[in-house]
Amino acid sequence: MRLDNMLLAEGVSGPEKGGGSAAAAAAAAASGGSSDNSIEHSDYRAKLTQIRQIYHTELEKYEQACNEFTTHVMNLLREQSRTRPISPKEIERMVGIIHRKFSSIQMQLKQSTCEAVMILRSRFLDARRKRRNFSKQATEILNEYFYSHLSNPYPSEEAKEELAKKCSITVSQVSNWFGNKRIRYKKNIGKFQEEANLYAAKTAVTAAHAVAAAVQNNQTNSPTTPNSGGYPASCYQSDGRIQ
DNA sequence: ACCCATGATTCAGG
DNA sequence: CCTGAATCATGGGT
Repeated sequence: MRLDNMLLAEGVSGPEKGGGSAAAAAAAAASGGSSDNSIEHSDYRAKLTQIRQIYHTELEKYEQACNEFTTHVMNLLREQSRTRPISPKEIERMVGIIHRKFSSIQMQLKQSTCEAVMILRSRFLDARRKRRNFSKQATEILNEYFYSHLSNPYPSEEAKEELAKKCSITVSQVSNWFGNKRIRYKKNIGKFQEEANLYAAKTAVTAAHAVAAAVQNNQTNSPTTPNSGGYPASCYQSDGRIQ
C-alpha cells in the first residue's frame, strides 16, 4: 500500500522533496523559491501525469472487465441452476474468487506503475546531476567579470543576478562558478596567466574604445581620473595573487 | 582508453 | 548563510 500511496499522493510535486539536495536548497534559497531548470521539471511533471493517466485508464479497464466477467459468470450460473440447484453461497464464493483474481491483477498494475515512476524519478535525479558545460559566451562573461575584479572576485548578490541573467544560468551556478574559479585560480596562478592577460587585454580594448569615444566627445576636457573606470591591468598584481 | 577541464556536491569554519 | 577546500562525476579532446 505504501507504493500505491506514494504514486497517488505525490501528485506533480518535484522529486527533490525528500532528497534534501543541496543544489535544490541552494537554488531555492538563491532564487527566492522560483524554479530554475523548469524545462526538465515540466518534462518530469508531464511524464508523471502521463503515467498516472495510463494507470487510471488501465485501472478503469480492469474494473470494467471484472464487472463484465462477473455478470458473465452469473449468467452461466443462472443457466446451470436450471439443471442443478445452486446455493446463493456458491454464487457468492464464485464472485469472491473473481474479485480476488482481478484485484491481484490490479495490484500488479499498481506495482508496475510504481516501478515506472521510480525509474522516471531516478532518471530525473540523474539528469540534474549531470554536468553540462556552460556556453562559450557565458564563460566569457564570467571570466570577464572575474579578471576585471581580480583584486576582489566576490560578486555581490546583485552582480551575481546580473551575471546569471546575462549567462542564462542560475545564481547558484554563478556562485559555483566563482567558487571553483577562485580556488582553482589561486591553486595554479601560472596556468591562468594567459587567460588573465587575454581578458585583461580584451577589457582594455573595450576600455580604450570607451576612452576614445569619450575623448572624441570632449577633446577639450582634461583626460584625468583614469582610475575611475577600474580598467583591467591594475586589477591584478604581477605575481597574480588575489588581494 | 586515457587525461584534463569543469560543473556540482559535500563538509568544515566563521 | 557564504566561502574554501576536497572530492565526485562527466564532457570533450587526444
